[in-house]
Amino acid sequence: MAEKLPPAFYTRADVVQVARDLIGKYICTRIDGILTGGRIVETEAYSGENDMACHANAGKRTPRTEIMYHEGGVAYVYLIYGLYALFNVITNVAGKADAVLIRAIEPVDGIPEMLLRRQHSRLSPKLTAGPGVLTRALGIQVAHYGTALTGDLIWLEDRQEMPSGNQIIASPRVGVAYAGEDARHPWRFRLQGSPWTSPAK
DNA sequence: CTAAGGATTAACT
DNA sequence: GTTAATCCTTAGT
Repeated sequence: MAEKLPPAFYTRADVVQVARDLIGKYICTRIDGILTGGRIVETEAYSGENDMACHANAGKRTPRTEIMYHEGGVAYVYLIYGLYALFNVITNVAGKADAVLIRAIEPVDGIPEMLLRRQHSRLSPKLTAGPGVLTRALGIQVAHYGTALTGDLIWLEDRQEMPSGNQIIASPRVGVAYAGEDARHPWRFRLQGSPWTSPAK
């Protein structure tokens, strides 16, 4: 039932399509030997060098963005505001700096461990709704920068149980007002009606 | 070498 | 609804 997404899923040229396809897929980690995971309900696409909101815009190549030029199927994890690790999936072929940011998941596997990591006592959307908190629940850290998503530490799965009747909503991305024209692209995708999406409006 | 600022969150009022 | 926390990356000197 549950199959890891193959390399060909990530190497496709249309990052916006990949971001849309990731809604309803599962992200899992086995960190410290403990399986945790959930269903992806919110993503954003960042489209390489021509996207002002992308870290690698205008071909910017730095130690941090270097992994974005890798062939699709590896993790780009970076720290924001000195506090939170944000997890991105690198897509497209080598040399194209496309990425999909995972913004929210619905907790499914290893919920007790995720509650522990987040210091929550009860299951609620706050556990994994938001790009900086879902990584904490899953145990993803900046040290996982560059991890191959075909391995056994962090991976994505298709459980072929995308709920029918749920639509995917496209809207402008969050927190990228500085990106000018590019801020208007409807490259944020959410599962309609899901209580597990991020609080950002 | 130094300084400014960020793809956010949690704890407030 | 508002605001402080917090530190790495980047760009400029």
